[in-house]
Amino acid sequence: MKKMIDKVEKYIRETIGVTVAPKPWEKSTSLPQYLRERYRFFLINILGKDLLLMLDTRAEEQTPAVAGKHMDMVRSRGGVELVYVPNTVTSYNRRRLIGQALPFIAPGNQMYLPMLGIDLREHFRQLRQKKIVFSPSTQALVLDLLLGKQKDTVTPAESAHRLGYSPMTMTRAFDELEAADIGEHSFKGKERHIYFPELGRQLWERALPYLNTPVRKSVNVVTSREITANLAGESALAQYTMLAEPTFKIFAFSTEEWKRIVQSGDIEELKFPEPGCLKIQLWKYSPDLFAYEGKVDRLSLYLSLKDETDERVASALDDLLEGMEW
DNA sequence: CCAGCCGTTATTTCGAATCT
DNA sequence: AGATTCGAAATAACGGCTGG
Repeated sequence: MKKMIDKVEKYIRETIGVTVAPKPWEKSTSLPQYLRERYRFFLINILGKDLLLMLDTRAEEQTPAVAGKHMDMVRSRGGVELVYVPNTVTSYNRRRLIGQALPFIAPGNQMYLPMLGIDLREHFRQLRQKKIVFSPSTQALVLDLLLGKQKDTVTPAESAHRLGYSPMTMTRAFDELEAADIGEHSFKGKERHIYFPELGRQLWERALPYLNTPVRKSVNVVTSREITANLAGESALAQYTMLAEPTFKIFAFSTEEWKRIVQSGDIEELKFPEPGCLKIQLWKYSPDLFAYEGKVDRLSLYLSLKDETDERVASALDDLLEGMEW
C-alpha cells in the first residue's frame, strides 16, 4: 500500500502545489477488525488543516453508501476530518460521493474536499453549461399538468401511473420542480404532494426556461409501407395553423415504438432527404402521451420548433400558442 | 489544416433492488 | 408504503485518426 499513499501525495503536490507529509495514524488500532483490515490510515496536513486519509485497499469498487458508513464509524473515534481514498471509482460514483457530501481523493482524477473549499477535477468537460433543463420525465410531467389541467395536489405515484414512468422517476421529477421553485411542495405524512396555484399560461411561462425540444434525433426514411403516426414538426404546424405543408411529411415516434417499426421491415434509412421520403422524429418521451387527433400536442410542437429561424415558422408558432386553450 | 468517422469514456436516465 | 441506492442501458462528449 505504500504505492497508493505516494500517488495521493504526488497528486496533491501537483494539483494544489503543497507538500503534505503523510504519517501513519496510531489510533487505528482502536478500530474494529474489519475496518483495520480493509483500510490504511494516514494523517496529513493540507493548508493548515489536519485530515485523516482512509485508503481503500480493495481493488473492487465500493458503493458510496457503504464507504459513508465506514467513515462515520472511523469519525466517531477519530475526531478528525476524514477523506476517503478509493482505489478505483467510476464517474457516476464520484458524483454520488459528492452528492452524499463524502470528501474523497481519486488520485489523477478528482478531488473533493469541501472542508477546504476544494472541488477539483482533472478531466474538465466542456465548461459545464450552467443552463439547467428538465429531464424528459419532468418535462412530461409539466406538460401533463398543462394539458390535463390538474387542479388538485399530485403525488409521485399518481403521476407515475398516468405517464407510465416508475414512482422513483416521478419523485426525481418532483425534485427538479422543487429545485426550480415551481409549485408548492408539501408532505402529508410520508406522501409527497405538489400543488400548482397557477396553471395554464403562468405555469407555462414559468417552466419555459427549463423545457427543451422533445426531439432526440431525426432521420429520413423511405418505405412502401403506410406509416400512420402522429404528425410532428412543420407537418403538424401546417394542420394547426395556416403554414403551408412542408416538402416531406414529418412524424413523431418514441424510441421504442420506432424500433418496433424498423424491426417489422421495409424501412430504409437515408443519409439525405430525397423525393418521397419521410422525416421521422424520435422523441425523448412518448408523443402518444399528449397527442391529439393525429398530431402532437401544441406545446411539445412549440418546443420542438422554437429554435427555428425561418420567419414563417416563427410566426406560425405564435399563432399556435394563440390557439391554445389554457 | 479540417470535416467527418470511430472507438472510448463520461454522463444521464430510469427501474429494480434494497432499505427504513 | 414510500424513499433511497445501485447498476444496466442509452446517450452524449471527447479525442485521435484519416483521407481529402
